[in-house]
Amino acid sequence: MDTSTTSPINKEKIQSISKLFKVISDPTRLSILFLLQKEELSVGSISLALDIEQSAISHQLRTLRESRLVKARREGKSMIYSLDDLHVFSILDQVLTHINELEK
Amino acid sequence: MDTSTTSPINKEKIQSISKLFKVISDPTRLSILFLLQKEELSVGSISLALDIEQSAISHQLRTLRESRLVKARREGKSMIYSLDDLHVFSILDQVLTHINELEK
DNA sequence: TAAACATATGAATTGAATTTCATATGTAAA
DNA sequence: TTTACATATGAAATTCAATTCATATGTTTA
Repeated sequence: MDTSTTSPINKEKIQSISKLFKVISDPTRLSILFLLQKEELSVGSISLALDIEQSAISHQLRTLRESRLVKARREGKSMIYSLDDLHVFSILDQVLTHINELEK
Repeated sequence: MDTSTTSPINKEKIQSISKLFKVISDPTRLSILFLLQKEELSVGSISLALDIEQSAISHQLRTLRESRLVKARREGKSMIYSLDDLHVFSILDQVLTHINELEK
């Protein structure tokens, strides 16, 4: 239990953690992740659902892909995105719990 | 189980999550949190330990205080900072696990 | 194979967050 | 009660990330 936080934290670990949190701290990227939790979606559908420009979505999807949080496959003219990392949601789940407690 | 993420996510929730992640995504703030996990420390000691300017540390401590992640008390000329939210570490712990798994 | 559609991408723009610098505030000691 | 010490703070400078804009790339259909 608690093996990770008791071991000394070095700079590389800090950087990795920081990197992951940065990725999931942007509202647009978070929204995309929550959308994809329900179903896989094309870039256009995401853009439409969130009312954010196609280009902005595409840029953010790239970031999410590079962090291996989502993956893509082509389907005709469209690119279909889906979650590639379900573990993130156990983290998001904890954060939601955390936030709910703060709000009490 | 999984009560939070299955319920629909609204914009305010996204904002709250985003906000918390932003706070704990900065390397300096993360380092401070990990330092304080071991022991409470004065501003000067933190500055020394991390080799970051006193003023920068002070600014970041303010951010952490405003998010109620740390608290402070005066002791003579010094301000002693300590963790105010242990829940964050269960999140950090999960992220470390997550990162370790990605590295495999 | 030209036109239409969907997505990706590079560069410019905009906006926000972090650090630095100078200095103010608060406490203790000489 | 002046000086030294510890921290906080506002503003400027710097750095970094997100969005927009224009256009390129890739795929399908007429």
